[in-house]
Amino acid sequence: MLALSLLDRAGAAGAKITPQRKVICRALECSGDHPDVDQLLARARESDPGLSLASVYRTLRALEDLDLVWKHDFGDGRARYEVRHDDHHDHLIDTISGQIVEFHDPELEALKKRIAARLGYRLEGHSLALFGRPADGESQTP
Amino acid sequence: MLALSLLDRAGAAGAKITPQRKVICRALECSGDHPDVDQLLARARESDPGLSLASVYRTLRALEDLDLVWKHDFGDGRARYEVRHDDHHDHLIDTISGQIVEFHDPELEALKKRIAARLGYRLEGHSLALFGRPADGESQTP
DNA sequence: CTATTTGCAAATCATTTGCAAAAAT
DNA sequence: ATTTTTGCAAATGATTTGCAAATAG
Repeated sequence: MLALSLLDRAGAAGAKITPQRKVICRALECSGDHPDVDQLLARARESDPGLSLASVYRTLRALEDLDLVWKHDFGDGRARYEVRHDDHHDHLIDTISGQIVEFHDPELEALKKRIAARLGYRLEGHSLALFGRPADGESQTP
Repeated sequence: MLALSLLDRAGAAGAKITPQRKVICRALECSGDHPDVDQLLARARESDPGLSLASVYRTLRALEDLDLVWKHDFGDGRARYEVRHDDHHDHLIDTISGQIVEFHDPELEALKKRIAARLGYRLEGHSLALFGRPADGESQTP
């Protein structure tokens, strides 16, 4: 019972529970990847074909404002979304396949804070994306 | 004589030298900050009032393709540009003032490569921006 | 009941592009 | 002379918004 659903957390934060929000939240939670708005709309429309693009945008914005989802920019034009969990991670984008690899590195976390502090700042957030190609002998044909 | 101008480097790379490119390159080189396209257009128009927005976009794109300028995304909608020098640095965005602080951290550079390697990738690039507010007792009134 | 949310279509904003004229090599 | 670049204006693509009808609390 530790994990409240995205919808429940939004409700607890005061958001009204609508059928479209239910569907959008569920679609995002069921996404193992980092869908963009169109992908999310398509997935949510499997449950509610009448769902509008505007509602997806508005819902995602609301969830982002509540700090319940992360909005990412991975370099291509569109925003990508992901449910925000306690565990923090960053992303590496495979420039060959477009695949996104998540990783967590405590050393990196500490270093970011230390750098900000050195500059006289308190770290509030960051955006980090690594871009790389599979090293020889790994996943792709070289 | 070690430092070729942006324009010279573009010319050396085969780009045609036009008056508008001269003005755009000079404007970017004289910018101590990280101007967006509109700012750059405004600055360049001080020298050439007839300069078009499209030429600024096209020139920046060409310079970026030649790896002569960096294109940054600092979270607001627009792209920011900066002449690319040998020294590498990342950015911290002051969330209070919007000021951008540049920094370089060798430990961070090494760590990024190490993380990519651990995941089986060769690092090709990265985008990193830290967001923070001035720590108490520093630059701003708390 | 009253404030919020929805779908639609039109509006925005940054960026790109087609085209004919102008200019660089 | 040939190819590239320019300015303009129209096109694009992602995201936002005005509005009247629908709906959650």
